[in-house]
Amino acid sequence: MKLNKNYLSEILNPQQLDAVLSLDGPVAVYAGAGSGKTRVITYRIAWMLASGIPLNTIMAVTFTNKAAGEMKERVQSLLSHDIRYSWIGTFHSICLRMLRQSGSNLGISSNFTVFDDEDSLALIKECMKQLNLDIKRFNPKAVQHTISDAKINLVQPEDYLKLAGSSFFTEIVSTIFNSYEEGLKRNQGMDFDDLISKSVLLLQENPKELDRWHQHFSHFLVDEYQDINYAQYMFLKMISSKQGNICVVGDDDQSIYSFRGADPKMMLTFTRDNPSAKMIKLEENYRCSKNILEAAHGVVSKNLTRTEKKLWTKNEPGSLIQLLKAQNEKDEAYKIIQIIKDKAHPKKSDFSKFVILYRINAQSRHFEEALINERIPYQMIGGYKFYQRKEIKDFLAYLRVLVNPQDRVSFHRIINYPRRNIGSVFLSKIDQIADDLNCSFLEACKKITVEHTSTRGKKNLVQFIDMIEEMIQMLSHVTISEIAELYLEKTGIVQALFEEHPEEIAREKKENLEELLSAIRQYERDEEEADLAQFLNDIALYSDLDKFDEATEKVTLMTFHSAKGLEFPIVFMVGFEEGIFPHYLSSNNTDAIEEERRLCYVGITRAKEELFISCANMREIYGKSMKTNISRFLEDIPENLVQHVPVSLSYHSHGRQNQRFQINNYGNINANSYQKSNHASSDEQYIKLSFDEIDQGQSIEHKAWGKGEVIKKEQVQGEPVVVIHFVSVGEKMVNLKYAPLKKLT
DNA sequence: TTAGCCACCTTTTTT
DNA sequence: AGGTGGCTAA
Repeated sequence: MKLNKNYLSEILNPQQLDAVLSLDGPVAVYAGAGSGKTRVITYRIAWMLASGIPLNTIMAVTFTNKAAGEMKERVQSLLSHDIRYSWIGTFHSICLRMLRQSGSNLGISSNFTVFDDEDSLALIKECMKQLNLDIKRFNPKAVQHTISDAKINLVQPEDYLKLAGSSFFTEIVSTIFNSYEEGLKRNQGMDFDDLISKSVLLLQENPKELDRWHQHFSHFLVDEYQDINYAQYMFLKMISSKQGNICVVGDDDQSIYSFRGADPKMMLTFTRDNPSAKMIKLEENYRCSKNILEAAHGVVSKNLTRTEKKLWTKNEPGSLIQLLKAQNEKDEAYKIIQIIKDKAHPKKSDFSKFVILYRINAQSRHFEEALINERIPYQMIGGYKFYQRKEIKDFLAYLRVLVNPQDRVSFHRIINYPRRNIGSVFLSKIDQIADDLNCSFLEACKKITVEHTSTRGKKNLVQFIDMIEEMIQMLSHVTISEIAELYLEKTGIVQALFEEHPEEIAREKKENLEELLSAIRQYERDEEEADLAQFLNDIALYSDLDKFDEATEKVTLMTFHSAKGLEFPIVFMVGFEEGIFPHYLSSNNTDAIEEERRLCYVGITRAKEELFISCANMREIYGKSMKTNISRFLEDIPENLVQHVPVSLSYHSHGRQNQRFQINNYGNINANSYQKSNHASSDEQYIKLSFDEIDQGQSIEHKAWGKGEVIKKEQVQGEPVVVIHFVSVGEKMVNLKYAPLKKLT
């Protein structure tokens, strides 16, 4: 495709055009919601390429892999560049790449392991134990957060106390911080914050490296600039200081990440730092109806700290904002799903136009249940992430130690899983040896098998070591997918799964592991030089949002935070109650309330055509049912824009609640025999039936799947298995040894 | 060494 | 309500 100014001026408005064409010097683009920001960014990159700037010298930074992926895709379709090795990516992935290339200048091995939050917390707990600090008295999560905060502000452990001021808590944090940092070094690990802060350190302490990267990059582009934290700010400042061709795009009204160190005033800071910066405001909204935009403005304009601006649109007023009052959270879910059913096209299943947005992940459950009851397909983003599931992380830990034998956190995770009779006593002996001899955990294991002969787990440990060493050796001459396949079998994880879980759940977990294997195969196909270390680090940065698929015909469920950058024809914002939204932890702090309000603004502006807001009169919070008050944000929406949804059916009048489902985190229906029924009395009637008690054609009821009919019964590997056709989920195999059933007459 | 039980705690958003 | 850690008994 030929890109020229004429063409661009036809498809872009004057401000957008300006933002695309101004390639030299600093530029700040204030891009309101729905103002065509993505378009601008893509065309700007395309224009750079068309102007002869090599792709390799452009750094384009985003916050999510999804945004980066989209950007790459669009650039690729616009101009057929090979974007695979471009520097378009998230802060974390770009820094990861730089550290892998240059980290040796900081004494960082290029095989380091990325520690996600869970790993980092495990290490913090370990440190605290070593320091004899009571985990009950000092919340490890709070410590983690405090340390993260320090890292975000580029504070080194040794300077922490000085800068934070001495207090009881900071003294404690300081010692943990030091030992945590040592732990990371010992493990050759980097947490998320390190990826950024160590990159800054690299540029600050190595003039040669700084020079090298200055030579490398000529143009910079940053998306969602309002969300960057201090470390990221410094990173950009350092790396762009020579060329100065940096364009930042953002919207202070959509700054919703100050809880992880973002500063809503970042956009202003940029213009203050770069007085010569060109300022471009994109204020025409192409996305929302007039009414929706008015409502959004009504909310966000209540904030005191914001740059004054008002979006406008040529779009039609559209329908009014619809307010739905429900009795309780179940009723809320039920009513909303009814509305979706009514609005969905009966023939085409166009469910992808709906999104349900909530403040906290815990709110999703009732919506999932209602959607399952109505057989409506949905995708849920967030909550448990695939790569965070236990079975996945267990196997990943096995893989991680192959690449990085220093990774003690992973070793600790797997050394006694599956069971090898290696308990905490034995384990700390190995740790001790590793510390004393200053060697890797693996070597310490070898030592102990020679020296300590009396321990029961010794034989198992020898096998464990042999397996790992064998795998390490294979690493150099076998493809990683082949290794992974073989390895998974050898570890015995799958076997262990079936021992510790009911069949259905174990099978599901096994499938997850197989999905991981196929992800590895996919990775191998995509990359020229498939490298296990890189794969492991890439997936550490993978987030759940990345799996969001706008093409599938499913209703989407996600938090307000996840929804940023997306748009949907019909949006439901649920749980508009004080305490939920705004969240009660934010409610006594004006800055926090302003952030919640921005979050509300983000939510409203996702909607193109219709917006529903719902609240429940009673809600169960942390175990007990409480009367609620309507969210203050509702009062910020001009009254003439709001219409009440007539109350028709309520959840209770419908008697739908007899079907109970347990939902897994992937939106599938699972067998589950633990789910408590609302009617406790019927609970005891489910019993484990014997093979002889059941005949073909028998009507039965399963706790999770409801009613069904026995199709056939058979012995499978000596197990009593019956095939049942359930009304709700179709045919299922049920092992009578595990599944309690109720005979119906 | 581990399983199992009890008591307690903490409840947001995520790269 | 749910998970987690610590303690006890086998």
